[in-house]
This record gives sequence, C-alpha cells and structure tokens, in this order.
Amino acid sequence: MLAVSSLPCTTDESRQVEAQPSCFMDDFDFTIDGDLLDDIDFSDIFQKFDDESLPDLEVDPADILAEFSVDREETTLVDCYEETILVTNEESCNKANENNVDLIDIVKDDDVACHAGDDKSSSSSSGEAESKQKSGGAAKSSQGKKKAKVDWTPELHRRFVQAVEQLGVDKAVPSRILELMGIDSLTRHNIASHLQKYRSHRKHLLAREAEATNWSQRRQIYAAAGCGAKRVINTWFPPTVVFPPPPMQPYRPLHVWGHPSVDPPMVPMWQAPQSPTPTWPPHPPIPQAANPPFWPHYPRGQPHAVTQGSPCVAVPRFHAPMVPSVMAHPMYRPIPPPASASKSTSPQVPDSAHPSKDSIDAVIGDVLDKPWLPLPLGLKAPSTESVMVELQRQGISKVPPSNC
DNA sequence: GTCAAAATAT
DNA sequence: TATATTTTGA
Repeated sequence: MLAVSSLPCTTDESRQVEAQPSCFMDDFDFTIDGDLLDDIDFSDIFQKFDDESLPDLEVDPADILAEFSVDREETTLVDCYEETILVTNEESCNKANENNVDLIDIVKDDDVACHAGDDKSSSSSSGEAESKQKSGGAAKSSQGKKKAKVDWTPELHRRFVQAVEQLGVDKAVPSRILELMGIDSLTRHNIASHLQKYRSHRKHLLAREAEATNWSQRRQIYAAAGCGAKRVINTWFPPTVVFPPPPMQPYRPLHVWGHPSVDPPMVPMWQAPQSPTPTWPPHPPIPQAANPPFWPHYPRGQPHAVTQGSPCVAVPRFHAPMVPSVMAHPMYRPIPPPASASKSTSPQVPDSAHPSKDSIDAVIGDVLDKPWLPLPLGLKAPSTESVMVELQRQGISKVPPSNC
C-alpha cells in the first residue's frame, strides 16, 4: 500500500481548477496489492531523464587523445614516475621506456616505484614476467611475491580499445590484441583479464542503452499522442502518490569503458551531462552531493507543496489503468443527447462540457509535463485517440468539479 | 580463450 | 565494509 500524503487546498481561484481534481481522492481506489507492486518496474524510476540528458555513449578517440596529449611529448624517463610509469625496478622502467610505454603502471606489492637513476634493482624485468610465469613461477616472483599488478591507465586502455576495434570486438582475442598493442610488458593474461572486463562492461552498457532506447521510444509515443496538444500546465496537481524516491543520489552518468577522462561531478539527472563525456578508467571516488535535488519541479529546501497538510489530497497521474477510474469520476458526466434530439426537454449543456480534444490533450499534456511519474508503475499511457474513443464511446464529458 | 573465484586496491 | 579491479587457475 502506498502512502498518500495530503495536499493543500488552495483558495486561489486561479489555481482552483488545478487543485480541484485532487479533492476527489476518495473516488479513486489506490489499493495496491502485492502483485501490483511486483509489477512495478523500478528500473524506470532511474530513467526519468529523457534521451537528451543521456550521456554520449560513444567513444570518441579524439576526446581520448586530447585528454592525454598534454605534455606527453615532454615526458621523459626521468619524469616517468610523475607521469604514469610506476614500475618496480629500474630495469622495468627502462624496458617500458624502450617500448615507448610511458603508459603503463606496474606496481609491485611493496609499491616501490622506479625513478630513473635509482639504484633499486629487482630480480626480474617486466619483459621477463611472462616467461617466468610460464616456467612454473607462475604469478609469483622469486621471492614468492605476487606478480606486479598492471594498472590500466587510460592511455593503455585506449590502445587496448583501439586494438579490439581493429580486430572487431567479437574476433578480438588476447594474443592478437597483445600483438596490435605492441606492449611487451603486458602479458596475454593481462590482456585476457582486461578483455573479460571490457566485454562485461560492454554487455552491461549495451543493455542499458537498450533500456534507454526503449524509454526513448515510449516517450516518443507519448509525444506523438500529445502532439498538437494545447498544454495546460498544472491542470492537475502533481500527485503525492509517488513511490519512495530512490536514495538521494544524484544521477551518475553511465560509466563507459573506453572513455579515459575522469568522471565529471555528479549531476542531477535532469541536467545535460557535462562535457567531456564521463568515462572510465580510472575513476576517482565520486563526490557525493550534499543534498542533491531529486524532484526537479520542486526547489530543494522548500517544502514540497503537495505534501503539506491539507484537507485535500492529490490525485494520481492519469495513465492507462486509471482510465476506468477516471471515467467513473464525477468530473466526468455523460454527454447529454445532441441538442437536435433533446432540444426541448434536456437542459442545455455548454459546449465546454463536452469532451474536446484539447481537454483530453491537456490531460495527456500533463503526463508529458511530468514524465518521470507514470512509467515507474510499469504502466502504459493511453493514446489521445484511445482516450477520445473511450470518452466518446461512453458519452462522457469532462466537467469541472463543483467544490473542493 | 573464457570464466569465475581469489586477491588486492580504493 | 563494500565495491571495483586485477590476478589466478581451472
């Protein structure tokens, strides 16, 4: 059962129409049993942004390169530590440099970093790493320590993606990727591992894209239905019958493998993503907004108008399963017989009482105005045509309520 | 080559 | 402690 908060009943005439429908809460049955709750597609809750606000999901190599082009030419062995090279010993450091791999971070357990000129030495070079592994030492060094960990820097990952794309995602195999990347210090296992993760993320991403596309299509259906509608903003009060909002968590743009730049600050989901597109890897801890707004239409820090105490209660949104209830609502009255048929006996009903396309569009327009609400129910909204047909079939007219 | 558990890092 | 990333071994 969903909680329903009360709604202030304004006396402002200009808002009377807005508030009136909300005074008929009792006419609606909001009982929601477990089954219905089970039907709720909560994933929709997190897709309350439209496609315009979705981040660009494509990897743009130019962006990636731009991000790492700065000062790269100036990078030398000497400053390899400060830039991206963190190797376990001088030899590795040199090896990396020979391979033009000022991209790879190889960090040993003890986090001993290589500085050019350091006297630190080690028993193995990164180039020998793989052969050592094959020779039974497996992942461990002669001292029994684990193999140096490869830190997949953005540039390294860029090369990886480049190789994968060159081969084709489906045909890319570790050995071939390794060849194309041309980085001796990486092992086939390193590549395989990264490839595994890459594919996993990619799969996840594609699934989310599909969801986003699905949502976008549903929005378009809405838009098509409400096309040409004369928008009557706030014809109805925003509902207070809402699902518990997700944790106050700002929208985090999709993490997309292949994007090297850092994560942008958290942005509210109704804002366009910042440029450049959010990316991976690597990503620093995500700063949590102190008190990010969730409902865009209600300014943060101010009481949510529709949740304040009042004798009136809010009406839910107008969506498909609501149609029967809406039809039963007293605000709808049967359309009287045509004047020609009942001219002499029936009381005249003003034309405005008849269902007009505008009135119905206004309802749908309202849906469009607050797209984040109806779909979490996992319900489908009626098309303008279907509403029209249904209203006309039932001979129902929309009439403003008489009181509040 | 792929997958999943383990180990490790954040 | 939880989650993400990487290593490891089947």
